[in-house]
Amino acid sequence: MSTYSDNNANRANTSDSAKELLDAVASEMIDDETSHELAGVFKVLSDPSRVKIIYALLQSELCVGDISSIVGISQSAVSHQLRVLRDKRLVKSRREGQLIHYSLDDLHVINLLSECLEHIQEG
Amino acid sequence: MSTYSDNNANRANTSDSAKELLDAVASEMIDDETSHELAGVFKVLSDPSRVKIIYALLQSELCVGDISSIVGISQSAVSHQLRVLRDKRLVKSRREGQLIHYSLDDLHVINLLSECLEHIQEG
DNA sequence: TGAATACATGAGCACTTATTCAGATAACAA
DNA sequence: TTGTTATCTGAATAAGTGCTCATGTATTCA
Repeated sequence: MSTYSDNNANRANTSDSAKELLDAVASEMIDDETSHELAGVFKVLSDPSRVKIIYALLQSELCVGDISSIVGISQSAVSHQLRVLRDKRLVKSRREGQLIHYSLDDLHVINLLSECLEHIQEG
Repeated sequence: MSTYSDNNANRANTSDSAKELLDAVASEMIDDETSHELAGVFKVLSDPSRVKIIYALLQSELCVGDISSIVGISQSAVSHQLRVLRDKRLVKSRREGQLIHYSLDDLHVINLLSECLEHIQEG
């Protein structure tokens, strides 16, 4: 992929004020790492099954079998998704005999979910 | 895929209180449509290029060429992503001669972005 | 020990997606 | 008109994703 300075050559609006605007916006731009991290957080929330899992755990600590029955996907699928959520430190687990109880480990996600829920409910 | 009631059969914890908890959580559960809509919004934000585009437009209305140079991806790639954002009503366009200026059309997204940014910056 | 239960995991597959490439469309300028 | 610039679009492709299926692991109980 071409670099920023390369692309800067084939710009559209060539007036001086427009160049200044371009430079101003570019100087405030987030870097690759930040945009990747931001996208990464949103990606975890971009699947209906994971949204349901998080929404369920928002109400109570739950074991895998319960999550499976509540969310309506197979136990294996739940396990796979829980691993994704665990890797991203969104949920934590606690063993109790044969059962492994999962709960939310990141309360920021709650804000994101509720904010998005408001957005949707407004239409 | 099996239904909720099907899955309810192979539950783990069989005590009465646990069943009540399960029913309680299940009754508060979001439906398929809502979880899909929530995931859909997050999915739009789950790509670094789109995050950068939105972040750039957050500072100023911009034409496609400028977005391309600022974000650092090809003009064609920008066009494709802008269509995604247009379809989801996150950005709007305004033609001015040969240039097409894009700007944010959904201010809720700003809250989601800043909330997520706070989350990341805390570490 | 052996069976049953709860959960995790790897392979495979269908499906999605972000990009590139080539070409089309639209506005403008000569 | 012809050529140039800005943007869009469809096809192709490589990479990613969510699920199922089969199997493995860990704990409990008889």
